[in-house]
Amino acid sequence: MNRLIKRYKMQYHFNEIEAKWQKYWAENQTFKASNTSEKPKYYVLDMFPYPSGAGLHVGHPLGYIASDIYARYKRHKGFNVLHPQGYDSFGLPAEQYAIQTGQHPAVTTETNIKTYRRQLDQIGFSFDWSREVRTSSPEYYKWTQWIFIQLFESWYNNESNKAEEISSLIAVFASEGNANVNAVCDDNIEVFTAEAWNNFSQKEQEEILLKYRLTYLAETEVNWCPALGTVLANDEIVNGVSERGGHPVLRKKMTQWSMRISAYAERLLQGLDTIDWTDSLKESQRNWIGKSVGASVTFNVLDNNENKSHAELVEAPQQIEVFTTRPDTIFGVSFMTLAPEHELVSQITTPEQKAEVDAYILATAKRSERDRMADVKTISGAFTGAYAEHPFSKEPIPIWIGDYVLAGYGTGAVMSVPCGDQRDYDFAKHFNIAIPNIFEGVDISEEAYAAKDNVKIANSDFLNGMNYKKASKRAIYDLEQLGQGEGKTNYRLRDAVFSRQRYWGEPFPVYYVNGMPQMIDKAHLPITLPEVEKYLPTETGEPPLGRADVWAWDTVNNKVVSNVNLSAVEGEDNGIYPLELNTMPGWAGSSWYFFSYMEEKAKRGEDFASEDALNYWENVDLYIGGSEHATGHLLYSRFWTKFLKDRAFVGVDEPFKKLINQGMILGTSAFIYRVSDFICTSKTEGQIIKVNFLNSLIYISSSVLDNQEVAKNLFIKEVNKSNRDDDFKTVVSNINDFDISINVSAIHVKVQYVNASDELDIESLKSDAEFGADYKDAEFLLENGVYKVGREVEKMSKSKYNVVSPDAICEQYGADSLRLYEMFLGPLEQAKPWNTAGITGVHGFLKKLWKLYVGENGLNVTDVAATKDNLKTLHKTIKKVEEDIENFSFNTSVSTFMIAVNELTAQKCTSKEVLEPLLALVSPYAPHIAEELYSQLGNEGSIATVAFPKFDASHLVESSKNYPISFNGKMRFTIELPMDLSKDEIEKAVMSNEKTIAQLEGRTPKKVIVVPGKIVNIVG
RNA sequence: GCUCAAGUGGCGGAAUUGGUAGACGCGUCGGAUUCAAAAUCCGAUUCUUCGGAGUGCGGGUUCGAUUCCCGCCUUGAGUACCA
Repeated sequence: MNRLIKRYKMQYHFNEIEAKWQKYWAENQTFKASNTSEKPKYYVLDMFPYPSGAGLHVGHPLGYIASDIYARYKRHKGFNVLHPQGYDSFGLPAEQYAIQTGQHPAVTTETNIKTYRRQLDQIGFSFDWSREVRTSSPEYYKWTQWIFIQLFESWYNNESNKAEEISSLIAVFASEGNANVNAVCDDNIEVFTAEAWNNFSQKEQEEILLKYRLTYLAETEVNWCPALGTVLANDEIVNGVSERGGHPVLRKKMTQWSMRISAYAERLLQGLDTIDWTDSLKESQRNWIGKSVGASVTFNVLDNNENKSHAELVEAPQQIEVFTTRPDTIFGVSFMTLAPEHELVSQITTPEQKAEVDAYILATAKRSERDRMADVKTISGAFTGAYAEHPFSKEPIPIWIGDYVLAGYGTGAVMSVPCGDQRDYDFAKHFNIAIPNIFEGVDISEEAYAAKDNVKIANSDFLNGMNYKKASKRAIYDLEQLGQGEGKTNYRLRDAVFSRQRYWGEPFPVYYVNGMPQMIDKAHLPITLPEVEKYLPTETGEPPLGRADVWAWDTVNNKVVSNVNLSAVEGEDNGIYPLELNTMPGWAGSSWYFFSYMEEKAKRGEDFASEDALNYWENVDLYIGGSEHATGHLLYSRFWTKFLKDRAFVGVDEPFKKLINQGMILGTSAFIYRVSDFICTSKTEGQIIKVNFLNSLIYISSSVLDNQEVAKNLFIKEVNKSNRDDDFKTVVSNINDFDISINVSAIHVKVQYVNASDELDIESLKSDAEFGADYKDAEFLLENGVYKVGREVEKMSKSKYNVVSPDAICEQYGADSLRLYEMFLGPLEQAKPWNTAGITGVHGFLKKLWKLYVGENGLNVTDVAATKDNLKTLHKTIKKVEEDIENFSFNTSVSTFMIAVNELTAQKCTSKEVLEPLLALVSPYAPHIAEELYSQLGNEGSIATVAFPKFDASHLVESSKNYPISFNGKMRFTIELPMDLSKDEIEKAVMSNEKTIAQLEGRTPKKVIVVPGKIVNIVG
C-alpha cells in the first residue's frame, strides 16, 4: 500500500502541478511589468480577442502561446518584458444577442469575458493582467473619445507634412485668408480673404473649418447595409456583401463622420519600409493605399452646347479633368469617358442624345454595386453628343459615358486610349470608335498594348521616338506650359467612415448647436452609453441611441440630461442640445490600445498614459495576430499612431516594429455515410438499375465504401427485406453479373466521438443529448467490429462539429501538453489541421521528461559530474532552441526537446549540472512542469527569470566524422574517418576502402570531390 | 485577370551560404509485460520488379539540386472595371 502511495506521488500529475503554479504566479504577481527597470525593455503583444459567447477553441490560443514563449524567453534573457492582455469588447455579436434577448450587451460581455479569462488562465500565459484594458469600459473609451476630439481639433498641413492644431489654421485664416494654405481638405473649398473670414458668422466659420478637420462631418456616399441597419467601411465588405452575415450592401448618401486618413497615405506607404513585417502583409497595405503616379489633364469641352448661355461660356468654359498614369499616350486619345454619375453629364449632353443618355444613367443606377462587379464583361455606354478639344492637336474628341468608369476614383472621368488600355480598346471596338496606334512596330489589331516598357511612341508629334519615361515627362511639361495639366499622384485609399448606427460602441463626445457639431470638454469625459429599452433603430430610421430618453447635453451644468429639456422642445435656447446618435466603429478602440497597456491602471486618470510610460515602452517590439486585419486594424492603428505623434501625444511613428501572422488551425471533420441508393451495372449489357434507399438508416463504415462483397450482401439483404419488385429480384438472382456500387450521403458527426484510429464510438453517438435520437434505430455496417469515419480538413466551426475546446485538452493532457502540441503542429505562420490524436506524442514526452528527474524512489537528480555525452546533448539543445526561438521556429524546438530527453534518458543522466539548465530551456514552452521540477531540485521562487543557459561550443567538437561516400552524387555508404585528415588523406582512405572498390567494380573514377568535414563524391 | 505564399511518406512536418532526403511525432504492423485491457517498453515503417527510383511536372546550371535559374501545372490567401 505504501508503495502505491509513493508511486502515485512520484508520477506526473499535471492537473495538480498546473493549478499550483498558476496560483503561485497570480499570488506573487510574477509577470507584473514595471515601468522602471535596469533591464532593457521588451514589449510583446497579442491582438486582443473579441470575447464571443462561444468561448475559445484550440485555434485561438495559437498566437498567444507563441507570444508567451517569446515573452518568457525574453525574461530568461534578462529583459523587462511587458506582455499584457485585454478585450476588444465592443462589437456586433453582443448587440445582436441583445436585440434577440433583450439582455444588455454589457451583461453578456461581462459573462463572456469571465469565460475567456478562465480559459486563458488555465493555459498558463504569463500575462500582466494588472494592465488589462476593455474597449467597452468607460475608463478606457474616455480616451478613445478624447482622441476623437484631438482629431477634430486638427488639420493636416502639407507644408510641414503633419497634423497641426486647428488654432494655427484659424490664425492664418484671420490674418491672410486661405489662398496660401496648403492643406489636405475637401476639394470644394472656395478661396476667401482674411477680411471675408472675419466677417463670416460663427456657423459659416465652423462649416469651413469642418472641411479641414482630420475628422469631419460630411454627406458622403456610404456602404449602407439594410439588413444590419448600418454603414460599413470598405474593409468590412467582402465580395460586395457584408463581411459579417453576407448581407447585400447599397450605396447611399448619408451625413457621417469620416477620418481623413487619406492625408496620411504617403506616410503610411513610406513607413512600411521601416518596419519588420512580412512582405505579403506589406503588399496588402500597399495595394490598399494604391498609389499611382501620373498626371492630371484638363480637356476643354467644345462649344456646341445650346443649353448654355454665351455669358456662362465666356466666364467659365466647361472643362473635364482626368487622371492618367500614361500621359505619354496622350496622342492616342480617341474619346473620353465619364462615369454616368459625373456632374457634367447633364450639362454637356446634346438634346439629340439626351434620351439615350438619360436611359443609360437610369439603367446604371438600378444595378447594384454587386451586379456591376459581377458583370465586367458586358460593355455598355452612351454618347453624349458633346466633344472635347485635344490639348495639343486641338482635334475634337467625342465624349461618352460608361459604367466602366467609376465615379469614386480619380475624377470620375478618363481620357480613353484604346491602343494602350484593354477596357478602352473593348469600348472602342464595341462602339466603332477609332483606335489610333501610337506605338512603334506594335500590332494592335487583336488587343491593346498595355505594357509600358520596351516600346517607343509614334504618331505623337513632339513625343515621337521617346520611351515611356521620357514621353511622360515631356507631355507633363508641355501640359503645364498650356496650363492644362500637371504631374499628379493618386491614391486609392479613401477617407474612412467613422459613424455606425449601433448601440454597442463608443458614443461620440459631440452635441449639435444649429446643426453644427460641438466637442464636449475633456473634463467631462467619458460620455457614457445611455440606457435604451430596445437595441434596434428607431421607427423613424434613427440609430438605437435615438431611443434614449436621457441623451441631451446641458452646456450649463456640463452633464447628460433628459431629452425633454432640449432647446428645440422649449422653443428657446436654454443651453441644452441634442447629442450625437451614432457610435464609433469597432476599430476605434483597437487603434490605440497598445499605448494604454504602457501605463499602470491606477495612473491612467489624467492622461491616457504618462509621458514617462510612453517614452519607456516606445512601441510594440513584437506583435502577433491574424492576417485578417491586414487592411483594417493594422492600417488604422498606424494612422492614429502617426497622428498622435504629429500632435506630440506619443513619441513614435509606427506602433508595431515586428509583426507575425499566425496561421489558422483547421478542424478535422468526421463523417459517417448513410446509404442512399445502389447503382447496379450489368457487366454484360451495360444496363444500369438504380435502387433508392432514401429512407434507410444504414450507415456504412468508410473502410468498406468501395467493397463489392459488402455492397452485394447489403443489396441482397435490403431487396429481400423491402419486398421490392421483380427487376431487383432478377438482379439478386444474377448478382455476379452485376457491379454494385453504393451511393452515400456524408454526415458530420461530433469529433469527440471518434478516436485516434478514426473509429466511431457508436454508443456515445447514440446517447448524445442533441442528436442521439437520430441514431437510435440506425444500423451501423462495420468492418472487423469497428466503424471507421471519413475525415476532411475544414475550417473549425460549430456547424461542422469539428470544434475542439482547450478545456477538454487541458483536463485530459494538461496545459503544457496543449502548449507544446500547438507549437509542434507546424510552422507558426502556416495553416494546419488540428488532430487531437497526435497530442499523445508531446504528452508522452512530458512524462518522459518527468521520469528523467523523478523516479519511483524520488528525485533522480544528483551532484554527479556530467559526462561528455550529457554536455554534448545539453549544449546542442541550447544552441538549437535559442536559434529556433529567435527565428520563431517553435515546432522544431519541440522536436529538439524530444531528442534531448530521449538521449539523456538513454545516457541515464542524473547530473544536476545538465538537468537544471535544461529546465530553463523548457520553461518558455512548458512552464508548469519546468517550475515544478525546478522547485523539486530545491530552488526557491520561480524559474521565470532564471538566466537562459549559455551555449558553449567546445562541448560539440568532434574528433571524427562519419563521411557519406557518394557515387555520382548518390550516397551509397559511410566511412568513419578522423576529423583532422587532409583532403588527400581522406581521398586515399576512401579509395582504398573495400566498399569503394566493390562499388567501383574495377572502373577508374574520373574525378573525386572531397569536401573535408562534409562529403566525398566519386564521379565516373 | 493581378499580387503574394505554398506543393516532400498513410498524416503533421524536418533538412536550404547547394553536400547522407524523410529528423521529431501521429498512425500502422510485429513483439514484451498482463488473466485481459489501459498504461509502459522494444523493433519495423518512402516506393521497389531488389537493379534501382524518388521532394508537383518539363528543362537547365553543377562533381553534387528539396535548395539556384527558365517554362508550366495545382492549391491556398488577398485584391479587382483604380484609368
